[in-house]
Amino acid sequence: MESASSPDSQSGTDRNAQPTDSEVKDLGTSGSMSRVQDNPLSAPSGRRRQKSAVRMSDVAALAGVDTSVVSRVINGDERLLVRPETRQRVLDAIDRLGYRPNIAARMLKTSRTMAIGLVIPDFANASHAQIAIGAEQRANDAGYILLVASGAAEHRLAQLHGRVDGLLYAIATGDPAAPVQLPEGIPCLLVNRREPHLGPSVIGNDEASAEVATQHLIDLGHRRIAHLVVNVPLDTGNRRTAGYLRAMSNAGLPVPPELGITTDVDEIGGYKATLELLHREPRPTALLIATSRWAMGALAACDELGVRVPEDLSIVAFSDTPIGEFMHPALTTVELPLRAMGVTAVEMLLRLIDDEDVADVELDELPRLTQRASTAPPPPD
Amino acid sequence: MESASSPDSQSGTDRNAQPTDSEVKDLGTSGSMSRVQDNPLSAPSGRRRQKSAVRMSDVAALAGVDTSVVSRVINGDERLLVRPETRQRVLDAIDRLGYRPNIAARMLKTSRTMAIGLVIPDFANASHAQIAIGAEQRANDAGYILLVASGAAEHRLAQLHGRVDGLLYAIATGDPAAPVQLPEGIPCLLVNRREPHLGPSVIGNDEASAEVATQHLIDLGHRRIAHLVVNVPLDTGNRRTAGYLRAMSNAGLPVPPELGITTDVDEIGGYKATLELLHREPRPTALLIATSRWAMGALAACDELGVRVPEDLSIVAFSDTPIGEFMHPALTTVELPLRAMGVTAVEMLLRLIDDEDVADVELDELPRLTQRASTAPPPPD
DNA sequence: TGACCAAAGCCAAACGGTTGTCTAGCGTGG
DNA sequence: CCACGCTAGACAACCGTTTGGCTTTGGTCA
Repeated sequence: MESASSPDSQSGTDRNAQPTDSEVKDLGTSGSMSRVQDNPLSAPSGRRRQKSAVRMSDVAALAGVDTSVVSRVINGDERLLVRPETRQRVLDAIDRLGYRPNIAARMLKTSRTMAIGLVIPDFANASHAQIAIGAEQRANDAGYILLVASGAAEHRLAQLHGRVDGLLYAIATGDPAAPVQLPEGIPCLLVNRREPHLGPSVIGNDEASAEVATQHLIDLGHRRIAHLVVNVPLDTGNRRTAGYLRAMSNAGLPVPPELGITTDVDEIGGYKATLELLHREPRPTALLIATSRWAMGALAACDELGVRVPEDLSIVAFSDTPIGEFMHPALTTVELPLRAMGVTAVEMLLRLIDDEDVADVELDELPRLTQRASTAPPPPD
Repeated sequence: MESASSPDSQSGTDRNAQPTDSEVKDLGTSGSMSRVQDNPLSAPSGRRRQKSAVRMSDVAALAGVDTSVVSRVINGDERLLVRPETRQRVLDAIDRLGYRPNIAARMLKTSRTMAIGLVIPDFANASHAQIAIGAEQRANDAGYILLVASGAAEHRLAQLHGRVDGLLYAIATGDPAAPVQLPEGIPCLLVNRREPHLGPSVIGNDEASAEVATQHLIDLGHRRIAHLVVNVPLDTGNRRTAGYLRAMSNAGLPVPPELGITTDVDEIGGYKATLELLHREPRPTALLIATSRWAMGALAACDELGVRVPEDLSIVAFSDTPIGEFMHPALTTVELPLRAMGVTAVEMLLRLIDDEDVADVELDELPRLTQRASTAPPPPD
C-alpha cells in the first residue's frame, strides 16, 4: 500500500532513473496486508457466476441418451460403440444448446488440465517473448494451451499449481541457498538456465555462441575485449563467459583482470556499464554484449562520449530481437535459438507429463554470426 | 533480488515433511497401494498423475475434525465458530501434510477460478508487454493470477473459457463482418482498442497524444508532416489520425493527399514505409510514428538515404518502451499510458466480474511529450 | 430442574464430468 | 431351441470442495 507511485512514473528524460522493472516486482510481492484475505489457500468468497447453464445432462436429455454417451462422443472414446445416427443426434444437441464442457469438472475428474504454464520474470524481456512464442506454438500443436505468468517466482509457481499439467520456468535465481520452492507433483522444466538442483533444463548453445562471437573479434585483431555480464547469478551468463574465456585463451590473449562488468538488464544497464568500461585504462577495443537492449544502451554511451563504432570500438551482441539490424550502426550479432528453445522445452515437458524421463538438453544448432557494421579491426594502438 | 524470501518461509521448510505418521496412513480411504506405477501398458486409456495425494479429508483426519471445519478454517468462513485451538490443529495439520487445495474441485464448486485472462496477438509486441505488466500487478493485488495467452483470438478465447473469471483482450481486428466469437457468460473487456460491437473497452488518450505530438512539430515550423499508420483496421490508429488531423486543421495546414502510409508492425515496416515516404515529392519534413520499433526502422531508413535527423527530418514517436531514449538521435516521444491501461482494465474487469456495470473508459492523463534530439525546426525550403 | 440458547462441529448434498461395469436386445451357431 | 457373444448404450461411483442445515454439548436463566 505504500506504493502510491503511479504505475507509469517513469521519467523519460533521466537516464539514472530507477529501472521500472524493479518497481513492478516490488509491487507484486509486497502483499501481505490482511492475512485473512492474503491466505494463499483460501477460496474465492465472491458471488457465483451464472455459468453456462447448459450441462451435459441437458445435451443428453435432448439427444435422448445418457450423459456417458455424450461424454464418449465428445471425447472420441473408441471403446464405446455408438451408432452414427446417435452420434449425430448428440452432436446436433450440443450444437443446438451451445454446450461447452465444464473445464473444472473435467479437470477434477481426469486430473488433467491440458494447459502448461510458463513463468517468466518479466513480460518486457525480449528473450522471454521469443521463448514464449516457440513454446506457445508447440503447446498448441499438442492440444495444450500455454499460460504465461510473470512475477515473483514462488507466488506464480504456487498459483499455477493445479491449473497446469506442467511448468516451464525461466526464473532469475541461481542461489541454491534460497531455493525456489517448486510445486510438488507437477513436472517442471527450467528453460534457458541450467540449475541442476532445480530440475531438468533446456538451454541454448551459449558457450559456443560466445566463443564464436569472441573469435570474430579476435580475428579482426582485437586483444582487449570486454564482456558485459548480468548482475544476477544466472548460469546462462556463466556459460557465455566460459565461451569467451575459451576463445581468449585459445588465442593466447590475456584476460583482463576484470572480465567485464555486471549491471541491470535494461538499456540503462548497458548504458552505464559501457560508460564505465570506456573510462578504463587501457580502454577495451571491443565489447561482447548479452542483449539487444544492452546494445542500445552501449551505443548511446559511445555516442555520448564521442566514441565511434566501429572505428574506435567494436560491438558484438547476442540477439534476442531483430532490432540489431536497425541500429546505428547495424549490429553484428550472434543469434540465440530462443524460439527453438521454447519448442524443445514444451516437447520435453510433454514427455515429463507422460512420466517419461528426460535428460538435460543443450540445443546444438551451430552459432550463427551475422556480421554487420558494428565490428571492424581495432584502431591502431 | 528477484525474490526476497518471504517471512512465511518457515512453513516452507516443513513442506517437505512426508506424512510418515501411521495416523495418516490409517485413514484408509481406499489406499490401494497396489496401484502399480511400473506397468504403464495396463493403463492405455489415461495414465494418472499422482496428484498432490493429500486431500482435505487427510487434513481433517489428522486434525480430528470434519472436512467442513478444515474448509472453513482455510477460507476464513466467519459463519463458523471454531475454537482457536481447533483452528490451530487444522493449520498444523495443513502444514504437516503440505496440503494444497485442489483448484479444480474448488472451481467446480464455487464456479470461480480466481484467474483472469489476457489475450494478445503477439508476445513480442512491447505495447502488450507493458499492458500485461500493469494488468498483472493489479490482478495480483486483487488476489487473482493473470494468465496471458497469445495467438489466434478465437482459439485462445475458447480455450480460456472456464479457466478464467474474466477476459481482457487486445486483438487485432476491427472487422465487424467477421466478428470474433466472444465466449458467452464470461465478462470480457477490450483493451487499447474500442470496438463497440465487441463490448466495453479501455483506451488511452491517443487522440490527444497525437494532437500534442503533431502540435509540437507544427510549433517547430513543420508543415509537411506525415503519419505512419498500421495496416490492420485498428481503431487505435484511427483515433491517432483524428488527433493528427485536428492539429493540422487547427493550424490551418493542408493535409497531404495521402495522410501517411500503412505497413507492417515490426521494424521492417517502419523501415520500408519511411523509405517510401522519403521518396515522395515534396518530401515531408516530419514524421509521426506509432511505435518504437517503427521508429528504429525509420531511423535506419534515414541513415541509409543520408537523411539527417533532425536536420532534414524530424521524428516524433509514440513510446511503448524506454528504448527511444537510447536511439541515435534520442527520440522525441509521447508516452502512452500502457501500464495504467493494464491496471484500469483489470479494475474494470473486476467490476464486471462482480456484475456491476462499467462504461467505456478513456484514460485522461495528459499526454506527456518528452522532447529529445529527433525534432528540430524544418530545413529551409 | 427444565427450557432455551449459543458454541462448535458434523452430515451430506451438490458442482459437472468421466469411466468401469452392467444390461437389454438381437443375430447365430450348435 | 438355447446358450452365447456382440452391439449400443444405461448406471452409478467417483473426483475434492463448499456450504446449508442439523446435532451435540454445556451453560444460563427462570
